[in-house]
Amino acid sequence: MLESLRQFKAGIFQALGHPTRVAVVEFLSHGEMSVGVLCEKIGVEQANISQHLAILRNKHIVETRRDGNQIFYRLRDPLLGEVLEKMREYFFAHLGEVMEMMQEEKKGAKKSEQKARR
Amino acid sequence: MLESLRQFKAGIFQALGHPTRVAVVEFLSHGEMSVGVLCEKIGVEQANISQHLAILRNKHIVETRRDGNQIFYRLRDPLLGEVLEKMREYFFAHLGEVMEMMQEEKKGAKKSEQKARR
DNA sequence: ATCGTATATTCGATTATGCGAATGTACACG
DNA sequence: CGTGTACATTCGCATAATCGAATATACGAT
Repeated sequence: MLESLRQFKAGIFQALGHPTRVAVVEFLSHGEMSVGVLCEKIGVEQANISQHLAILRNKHIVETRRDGNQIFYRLRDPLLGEVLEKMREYFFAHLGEVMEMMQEEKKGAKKSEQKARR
Repeated sequence: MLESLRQFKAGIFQALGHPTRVAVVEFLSHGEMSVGVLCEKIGVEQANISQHLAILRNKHIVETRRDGNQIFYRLRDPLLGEVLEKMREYFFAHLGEVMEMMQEEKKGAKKSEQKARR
C-alpha cells in the first residue's frame, strides 16, 4: 500500500530525473509545444526526445494533441508546474552548489578526455 | 549554464527517484532520525540504506549529526519538505493511477514468476 | 588494548537507462 | 496511388544504478 504509493512518487521523480526531461517540463509549463519545436529548443536528436517524451507519457505527466501532421505536447496537471516552481526556489537557495557542480563537470570532462586518449 | 542548472535539478529529482529514498525523506520531514531507526522503519538492509543515504548526502539533501555511537539524519532545507508537500497534492489528485500501478504490479509479478519458471 | 555496536564503503553480479541508427507509422498533399 | 514530413518504436551497445555480502571505520564500554 504505502510501498505502492512511494513507488508511484519515486516514479514521478525518476521521470523528472533527467536534464532533457526537466527541460521539456519547463518548456511545457509555459504552454503546449510541438515535438519539432521542443527538439530544436532543447537541441537533441529527434528520436531521443521522442524516447524521453514516451517516458513522460507513461507517467501521465504530459498529454498530446494531434494537429495534422504534428503532435503538440502539454503538461497534464498544472500542479506539476507548481512543484517545479517550488523547486526553482530551492535551486536559487542553493545556487552555490550548482557552481560547484559546474566545476566538477569540468574536472569530469578532463578525466573523460584522459580516458579517451588511452 | 542553463544546461548545468537543469543537470542540477535533474540530479535532485533523480536522488528522489527511488522508493527507499522517498521513504527516507518523508520520515525526515517530521524530524531527525538515526540510521538504525530509519532502517527498521523502512525495512531494508543496513548496508543498503547506508548507500541510499550516501546518495542523499552527495546531493546535500540531508545532513548528519553524530551522537555517541549513532548518526542522526535530517533534511537540510525545509523547502524540500514543501516540494514534497506539493507533490503530495499531486499524488492525491492522481490516486487513480496509483491503483492502476498496483494492478500492473500484480501482473508484472505474474510475468516475473513465469519468467522464473522457465 | 579489545570487544561490541552503529554506520559506511567496497566488490561483484544483475538489471535498468540512455543513446544513435535504423525502421515503422500516420498524416498531408498532389 | 506515391512521396514527403513529423513523430514513434525497435535494436544493439555502452554506461550507470541497485543489491547483498564482505570488509572497514568510528566510537563507547570494560
